[in-house]
Amino acid sequence: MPMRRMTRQRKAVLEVLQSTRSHPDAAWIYQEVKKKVPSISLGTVYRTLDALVKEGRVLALHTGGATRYDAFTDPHPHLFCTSCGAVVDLTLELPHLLEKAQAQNPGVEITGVRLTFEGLCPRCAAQSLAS
Amino acid sequence: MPMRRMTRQRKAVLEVLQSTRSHPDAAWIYQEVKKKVPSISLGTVYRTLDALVKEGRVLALHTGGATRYDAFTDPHPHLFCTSCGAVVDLTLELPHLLEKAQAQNPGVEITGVRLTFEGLCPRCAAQSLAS
DNA sequence: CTCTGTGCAAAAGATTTGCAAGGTG
DNA sequence: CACCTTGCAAATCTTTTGCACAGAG
Repeated sequence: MPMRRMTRQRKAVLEVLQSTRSHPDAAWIYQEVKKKVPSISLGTVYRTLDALVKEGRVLALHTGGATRYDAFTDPHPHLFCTSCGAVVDLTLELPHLLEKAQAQNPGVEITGVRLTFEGLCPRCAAQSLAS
Repeated sequence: MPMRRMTRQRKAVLEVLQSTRSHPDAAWIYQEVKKKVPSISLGTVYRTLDALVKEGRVLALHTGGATRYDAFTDPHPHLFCTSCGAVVDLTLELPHLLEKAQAQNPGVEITGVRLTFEGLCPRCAAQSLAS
């Protein structure tokens, strides 16, 4: 069920998502979008996010808590901070992981990769050094 | 709050988890464990799984639906089947991803890696060829 | 005009938690 | 016997959904 009409709501969700690199969840996006479209409902935010994910314009990150969304879709690794819950982008040349995995696992059909690290984000890492 | 006492419940949960490679969720584990310990409650299953994860004896996999658990903890990639929801183990030599990511991202402190692929599991891939 | 998208509120699903009773070390 | 662990049920949190109305094309 991809969305076919460019509504005010949909444009606002996309803009909010493209304006941040904080990988927000639906509740945060909802609060932000309300500043532009006060009448929007949380249900619409969820429906819009689902549609954007299905269209491939947004990535859904499953962290264990609420799903977080990322409008930057070229493959790049993430770090989930085990201390504060932040999700931060990492830099790493991915050595053709998808192709290698496909070659070494005949029988399956791989369409996407997700590389995720766990640890401490810059802020929490600095704090843990200080203490 | 790691568990300190080896109760009947805890032993049963661990055994069920170690007896399968299907990466089950809490509800499935609950049904299986009830065969051995009929009085166990779902809440206890969750508490036990939490404790096992914190001890590092079990891995929690966040798929978007219910959390799935894996008692095989040496790092290996997973494939999430986008068609049937199965989680299957893949084979792939991980080229020191953690070390490389740590080297290229000073400031963060990386403690774990998670490599996940999306696509079709062997069964669903075969079906899609047939049709 | 038509049919998709929205708002609202209720529902569904997964996981957590308070409390009194039970069982391990 | 102390105190961790359990069972139960209620609570919480996140996400989904039914329905009547609104609005984009």
